[in-house]
Amino acid sequence: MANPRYRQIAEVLREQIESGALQPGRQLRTEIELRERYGASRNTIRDAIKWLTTLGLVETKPGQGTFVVQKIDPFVTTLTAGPERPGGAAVVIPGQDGYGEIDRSQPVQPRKLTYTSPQIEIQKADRIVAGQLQLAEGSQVISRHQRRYIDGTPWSLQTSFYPRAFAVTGADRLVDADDIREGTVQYLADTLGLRQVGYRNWIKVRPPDVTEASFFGLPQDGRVGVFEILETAFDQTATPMRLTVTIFPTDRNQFIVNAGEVPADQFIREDLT
Amino acid sequence: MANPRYRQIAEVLREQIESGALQPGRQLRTEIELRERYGASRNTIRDAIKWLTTLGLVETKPGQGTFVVQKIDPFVTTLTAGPERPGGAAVVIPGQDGYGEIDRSQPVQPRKLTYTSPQIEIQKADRIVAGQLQLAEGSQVISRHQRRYIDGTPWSLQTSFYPRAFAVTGADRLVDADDIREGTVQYLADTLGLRQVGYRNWIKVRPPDVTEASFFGLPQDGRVGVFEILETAFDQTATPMRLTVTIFPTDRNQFIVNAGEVPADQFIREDLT
DNA sequence: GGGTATTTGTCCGTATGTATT
DNA sequence: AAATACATACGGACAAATACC
Repeated sequence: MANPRYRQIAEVLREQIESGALQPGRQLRTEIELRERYGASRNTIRDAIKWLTTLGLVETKPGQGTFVVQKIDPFVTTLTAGPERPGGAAVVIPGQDGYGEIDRSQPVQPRKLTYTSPQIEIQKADRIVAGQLQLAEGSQVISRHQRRYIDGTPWSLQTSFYPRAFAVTGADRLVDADDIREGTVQYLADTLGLRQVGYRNWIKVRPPDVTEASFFGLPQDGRVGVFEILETAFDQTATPMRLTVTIFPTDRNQFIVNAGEVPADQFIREDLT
Repeated sequence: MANPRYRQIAEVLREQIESGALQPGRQLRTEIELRERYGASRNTIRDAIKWLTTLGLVETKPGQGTFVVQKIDPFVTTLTAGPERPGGAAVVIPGQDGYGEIDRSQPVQPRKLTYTSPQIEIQKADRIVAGQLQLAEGSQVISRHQRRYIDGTPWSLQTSFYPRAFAVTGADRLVDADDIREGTVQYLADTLGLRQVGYRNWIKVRPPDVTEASFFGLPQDGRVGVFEILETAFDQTATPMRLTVTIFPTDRNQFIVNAGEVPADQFIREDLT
């Protein structure tokens, strides 16, 4: 069985999709119809469709049918936007699939960033947090967690960690469940004299956990991964002052990293932080 | 059927794996044994195992059995290492899962980067290449493609594009199927006076195509994605001089991006470019 | 190299449950 | 309430890959 039946059928359907004969959003024939058309059992048809779903080409909806997936207009975030930039993402430009096929005929819609008010916890630092903040494992840290949306659609989950000491030596608003409107970078400079002079981003991709999959509306089967970005910020004494962990789904996010002298990106519209 | 049978069975197995009762690399019971143990049909057992596969917890090998996956010691690449840095990755530090659990008791093994000699083609620029190099679509470009390995295991696929004109105005070694030992950055500076003053990386994640899956040994079902990194390099006149597209599997690669002043990473061992 | 046992992969048919329209 | 479409579950048969003697 060099090429199993279900793969052959999937291949035919794949070509129809990629050739454009089946437009994104369009419904496929039902499993029963496909069974008759290809003379295979319904289970084999289902294997073919299941294969296409793992390839990310179609999605099935109980009671409705099977549909060609819509490509998502991606969010593009610049990770290098000056050392004083607040944690997390800096600039978001409208998607356009990242390949410069910008439609300049009509003005680009600015996107609207919203977020929940921070959820504050005092936690014991686990190995990861402790390692990045150069604290002893088990030290107390302040955790500030937010869910962030762009134009109402879930965009990212962000958690920032600070040494617990910060809140008892002058920066007590870190433990308030309110936004720090001037930005935590500015606030820590004002209260503790900590200037953020640089940061390091550590980028990895992994399958989402249950919370993440449900927040982002990802398929439960872990087919779509998430970026996990650890941003460690350093003060003027080269000591880590903050760790921010941000989660982005890979299916709707891209990142830009600039080094040296790079011409400004024409499409950048708005600083959303 | 709030919680289908196969998910319940998968859940039990998942707990055994994550609790450590089933060590990585260990073999699970055979489908027949599991069928008897859980009183389900073999197909239901198979559904449970398939679920664990999409979660990335186990892998099946025909004729052998089902095994708990081994975590791969990741490669970590720094994307920001000075404007003159040659295309692609700059520095690779040994894995340690990226969370600072470095074992300092024994010296870290330096890793060995090898690569195939470049495969040269003259191509017409597609929309993507033309857009990044600011050429007309269909212009001729030089394509230099390499497969790269670390310690013998497939690490990345890299293709660099240059305007065809470069090879007829002095940089003719660009079309030789030989390494340019001093590096193409240096070579283009020497021959054409083009100084690389900066570059922009565009990072996205997508499912691998067939070529990539087979080169990296990824499962054919697209469960493991690949990073696609477009690096556009600019010369002293802010004109794009090179586009390098590099593909890395997400299951064994992580990236670091530095901005501003960041303390040197203690674990960095070797510049592999 | 060949043969055999073991294990997963493919394919079929059927029945019933659940979600949506 | 009824019809439609996908989801789950069972049981059976044979194929293909691997390991071992």
